[in-house]
Amino acid sequence: MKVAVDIALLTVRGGDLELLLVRRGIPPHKGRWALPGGFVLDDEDLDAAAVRELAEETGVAATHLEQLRTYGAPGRDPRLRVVSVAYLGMLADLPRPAAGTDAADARFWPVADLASPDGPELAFDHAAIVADGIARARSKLEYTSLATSFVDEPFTIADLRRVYEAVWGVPLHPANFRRKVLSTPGFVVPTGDERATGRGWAELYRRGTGNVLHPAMLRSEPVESRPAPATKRKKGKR
Amino acid sequence: MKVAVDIALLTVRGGDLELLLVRRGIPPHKGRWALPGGFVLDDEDLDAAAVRELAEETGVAATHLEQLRTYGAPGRDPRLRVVSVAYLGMLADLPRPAAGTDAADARFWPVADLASPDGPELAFDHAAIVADGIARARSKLEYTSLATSFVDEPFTIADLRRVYEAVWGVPLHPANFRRKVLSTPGFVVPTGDERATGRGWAELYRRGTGNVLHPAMLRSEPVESRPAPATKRKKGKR
DNA sequence: GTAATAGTGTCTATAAGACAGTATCCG
DNA sequence: CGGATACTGTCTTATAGACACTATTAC
Repeated sequence: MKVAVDIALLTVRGGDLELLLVRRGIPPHKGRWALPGGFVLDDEDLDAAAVRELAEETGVAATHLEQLRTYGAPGRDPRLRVVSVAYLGMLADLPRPAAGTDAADARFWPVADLASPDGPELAFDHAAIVADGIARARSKLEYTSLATSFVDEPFTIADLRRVYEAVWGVPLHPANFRRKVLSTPGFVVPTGDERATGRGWAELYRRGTGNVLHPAMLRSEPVESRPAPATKRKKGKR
Repeated sequence: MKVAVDIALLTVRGGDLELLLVRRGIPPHKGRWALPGGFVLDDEDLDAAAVRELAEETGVAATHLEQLRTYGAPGRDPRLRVVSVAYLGMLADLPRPAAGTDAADARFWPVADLASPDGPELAFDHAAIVADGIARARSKLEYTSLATSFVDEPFTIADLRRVYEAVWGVPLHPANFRRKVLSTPGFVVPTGDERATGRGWAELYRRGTGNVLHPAMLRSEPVESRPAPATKRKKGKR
């Protein structure tokens, strides 16, 4: 029974949530797209293995990797029994990844394309891992300051809002988002500088010290159905 | 490299949060208390291994087991490299566990005793697993209906409140708790029956269909420090 | 009777959603 | 100029926390 790590690395580029995939250069599933990953060395910690495999296969230096879940169904790898510890990573937009030793190619895919027929066909059970990872990322945006991991410092409130909009896939109200972020202690800290943003000047911020948001950032649409929202909308959304 | 499962099973008894531990009957750490668990069989799913090991070592039939985290630091087991997938379980108060094949003894320990000097000394890195499991349980009470897994059906609102109070270790306001639970769709469903509770009659409920609570059940004390609550208390607490 | 619990109703402070409005820049 | 963005202020609504009150039962 062998132990492996797989890394689902997400980034936000051009308003879309994207996932880092490598094309497998060796069997099984040669030529298919898969999460970067590989076997854990005998005297290597799991976290270290994730960092090493990600760097080896894509050249990406991870900053925020966290354990997602462990996948160990018999038969998930046709060669032998492999139990894989999946990691979830978040990065700001970064330079083009370089294909490494075991990967014939490496690139980011918009997660919206993964479900489409012309999207990549994922190897092993990686589609399930990706789905769990995206769900985790969406959930963690609500109650942690994880979103700041997706942007380079310093950033504007609008930069941060675009992260939420890309990951959640919904438009957010700029004014209310701003008020919410600035009223949440420890989320962001102002730098005092400003940046020209095309139209006007926007204040710049850095990541705050807090990891847990209180109260949580709410998704406009509740996850579960509410009985009767009773929100009167006089007009449609802008 | 071998793969194992460990199970942190929590229950609420007598107003206290308790954890199921077994006394190890074989080396290493023979005689110490540890989480029930063991090696995964070659053709066995991880979830199935957790259920099997828990039943074998303690006689407890698990109903709600979920993956907690995977622990794989080199040297965590002195014999050989073991990567252990930890599971978290929640059960209503249940009959006394029976010691099984590999465990000399099995019993519940109040989690408050685990930190005290006269508490059990845990084997391997199980203290860290237990800490992570308790933190996860406390967190999941906030935004899921997990608390209903700790009580037998049918239950009263006060039964459910005592679960929160035991797991969080804080007293909750009975009237506000009741209003919150009943106004959260899918949390509990009334049976129409009542039960004598020593003082008066209390309405009975069953688990609802919802898994996610919207909005979340809030811990009275925010996890992170707030800047200045600015709540004017005209008088002291009653 | 007192003490404790179940349950209802109400007041207040807070926060979210909606939206108006100003300032600034690009073209 | 129009259009887009940054930012402020305000109104409405929903809800959490606090608390008063009634009803019932054990002692």
